Amino acid sequence: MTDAGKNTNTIAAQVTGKPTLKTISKLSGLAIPTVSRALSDAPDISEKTKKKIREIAAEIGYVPNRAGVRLRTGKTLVISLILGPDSELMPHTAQLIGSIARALRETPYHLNVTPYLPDDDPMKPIRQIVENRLADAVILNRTQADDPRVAYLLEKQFPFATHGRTNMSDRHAYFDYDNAAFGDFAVRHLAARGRKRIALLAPKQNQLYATHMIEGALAAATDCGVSLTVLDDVDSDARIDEIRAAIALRLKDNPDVDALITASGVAAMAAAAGAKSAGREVDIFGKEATSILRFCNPNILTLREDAARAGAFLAEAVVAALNDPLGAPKQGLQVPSEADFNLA
Amino acid sequence: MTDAGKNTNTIAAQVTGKPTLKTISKLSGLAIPTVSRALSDAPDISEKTKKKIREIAAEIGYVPNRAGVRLRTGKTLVISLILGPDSELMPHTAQLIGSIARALRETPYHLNVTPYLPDDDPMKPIRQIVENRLADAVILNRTQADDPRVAYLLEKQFPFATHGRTNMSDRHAYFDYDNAAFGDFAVRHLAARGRKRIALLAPKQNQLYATHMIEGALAAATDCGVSLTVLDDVDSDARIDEIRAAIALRLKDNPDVDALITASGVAAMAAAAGAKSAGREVDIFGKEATSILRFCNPNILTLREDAARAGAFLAEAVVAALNDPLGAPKQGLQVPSEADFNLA
DNA sequence: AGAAAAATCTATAACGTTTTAGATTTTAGA
DNA sequence: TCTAAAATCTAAAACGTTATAGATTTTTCT
Repeated sequence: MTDAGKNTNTIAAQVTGKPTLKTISKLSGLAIPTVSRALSDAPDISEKTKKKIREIAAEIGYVPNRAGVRLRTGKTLVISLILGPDSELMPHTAQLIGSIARALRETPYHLNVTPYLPDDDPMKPIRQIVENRLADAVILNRTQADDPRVAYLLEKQFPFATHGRTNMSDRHAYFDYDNAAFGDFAVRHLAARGRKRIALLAPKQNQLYATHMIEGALAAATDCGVSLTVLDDVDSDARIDEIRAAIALRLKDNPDVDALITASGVAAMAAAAGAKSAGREVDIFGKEATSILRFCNPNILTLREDAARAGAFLAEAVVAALNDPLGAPKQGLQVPSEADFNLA
Repeated sequence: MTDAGKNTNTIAAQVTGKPTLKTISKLSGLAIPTVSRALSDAPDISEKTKKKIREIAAEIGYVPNRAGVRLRTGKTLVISLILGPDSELMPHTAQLIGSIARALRETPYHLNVTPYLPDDDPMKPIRQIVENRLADAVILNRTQADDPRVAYLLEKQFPFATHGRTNMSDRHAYFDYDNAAFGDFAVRHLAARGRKRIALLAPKQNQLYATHMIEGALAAATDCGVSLTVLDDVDSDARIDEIRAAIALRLKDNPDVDALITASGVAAMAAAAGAKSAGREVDIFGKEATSILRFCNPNILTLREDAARAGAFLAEAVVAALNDPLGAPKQGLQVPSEADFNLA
C-alpha cells in the first residue's frame, strides 16, 4: 500500500477502453489468433492456455465486437421478424415478439423487426434481407397457403421459420395453432351445452387455418349429431353498425342457428354484438390470443392461443435451422387443451 | 449478337457477387476512398466524378456493407426498443413496434427488440447496450416518474427517447398521452350525460400518468360541479371473480357513485363486469389502445390512444437526438380529441 | 511563363475478428 | 541421442468501410 497506485492487483484495473482480443493478447503475452482460437475452444490450443485466456477474458469482461465478427464471418447475428400490417392489429403480436426476443437471449442472435404496409409489396422486405444480407434468418408471422415469400426463401435456401403453415410446410420450420382441434373442441363443447345448429364464420379467401377449422368442426359435428354451416366471415375492419348488421343478416338467413364459431376474439365480440342486435340468443365460441374477453359477454366461450409458446418455439426452430441447415425443420402445433378454456 | 456473351452492354452484367466499393472502384478506374467520398458527397470530389460513381452505384445496386461501416465508424446503426414484461400484455404494443420500425425505414437505422422479464433487473439490458455498444440509441416503452434507466442514460449521455414522461422529462425526448386532458374529457363527458358522482380508479403506486389523470379530472369536476373520488385500482392480473368482487366492493363502499373512470380498456371491461355483478348501473370511461371495446358493453365509453402516432414520433425523436446530440430533445403529447371518442 | 493556390484524387492505415498456412516447441520413437 | 511426429503457437491476410495525410493535377495570379 506504500507503493501507491502501482500495485493494482486486478488485471481489469489496467485496462482502459473497451477490451478486445488485442487487450487479452497483450495481457497474456499470446498472439491475437491464439486468443481468438482459445476462446472458441479450438483443438490446437493447450488447456492451460485456454484456461489462462478465459480467466483474463472473464476478468476484464471481454465481449466480442459484433461488427468485427460480422465483417469477418459474413454473418449478421440478426434474425428478422417480418411484420405484416395485420399483425400489428392482433393483440398477441407483442407477446410473440417478446417471447422470440427472450428466447434469442440465450443465443448470439438479436431480433430485429421488419414491417411492411398494406400497399407495399410483401416480397420487397424479404428480398432486401436476402440480397443485402440484413439478417441470417427470418421469421414470417402470418403465412398464406401458397405464400410467395415462403417459395422464395425455399428457393434461395435462406433459413426461416413461419408462424402458420403453408402448402410447403413439409419443407420448412413452423409453429401453428391446431385449428382442426380447435374446431373439434368448439363443436363438442357447444353440442354438450345442448346446441344443435352451429354456424362457423370463415373468411371468403381460402385460408389454411379456416380449412383446418372447418375440417375439425365438420368431423366433430357429424360425430356429435349436430349440424354445421359455414358462413362468410364479416369484415372486422368495417364500422361497428355494419358489422352488427352483417352478423344479424347471417343469423336471419339461418334462423335455426343457435351457436357461432369464430376464428378470433375480436370476431367473437363482433358476433356477440350482432346477435344481440338481432335479438338472438346464441352461444359464441372464439379463439382468442389474450384473455381480455373473459370480462365480456357471458355467451362468449374461448380457447386461449398461447403466443408466448409460439414465439419460444419459433426462436428455437430458426436457430436450429441456422446451426444445422440440412437437418429436418422443427415443426410444432399447439393443441388446445381444457386448460386453455375460459368461461367468460 | 455474333460475338456471343461478350457484348453485354450493361455494367451490371459484368458484376459477380455482392458489389462493394472495390467493385465500383474497378469499374470506374477510381480509388476506393474516392468512391467512398463521392457517395458521401464529400466536398473534395468533383461533380463529374460524383455523377459517374453514383450512376455506376445505382446500376449495379450498390448497398454499403453494414458490418464494414459499423466496424469503421463504431456506430451500430441499430436502435433498440426496451420491452418490459407489462408492455407485452398491452394490445397496442405491436402497433407501437410496427410504427417505430416503419418510421426507421427512412433512415439507416434498424429496430431491434430487447425484452426483459419481471424477475430481471431492468437496468441490465440498458447497461449491456450502453457498455457493449449494442445500439446507438434506445427507446424506453413504459417509464416511471423517477426511472433509474432514464437517470442512467442521462448520466451516460446515451441518446434515447421514452414513451411516457418522467421526473427528468425536460432533459430527454419523449412522447406521452395527455392524461390530464383525458381526465378532463372523461369528467366533462360523464357530467354531460347527467352523472354527478364520479370515481376514478388509480394505481396505489404514485404513477405519473395517474397523477396527471387525477389532476385533469379534479379540475374538470370542480368546474362542472360534480364530485370526484379517487379509488384504488384493482389488480388486473387477478382472477376474474376476484376482480369482479373488488370492483363491487368499491361500489358498495361508495353507494352514490354513478360513473367510473379507468386508465385502460381492460380495466374498463373489468369495471363493467364488477358493476354488473354489484347490480349497479354506472357509466364507465376508459382509455383504450385498440378499438376492441366498441363491441362491448354499451355503458363503456372510450377515448382511443394512438400508438402508431407515438411510434412515429419516437422514431423521429430518437433519430433527431442521434443527428444533433446537443439540440433540444423532441417532445410530444397526444391531446385527446372528439375524433378519438368511440361510443361503444 | 512561372509560382502559388486551389481543386481533386490516392496511398496508407485502421476498426476487430477469423482463417490459412507456416513456424516453433514439445513429445515419442528408435 | 537423434529424428520424426505431434502439439502448440504465430504471422499474414482478409472481410468493407472511412479518416488522414499526402500526392497530383488544374486553376489563378503576377
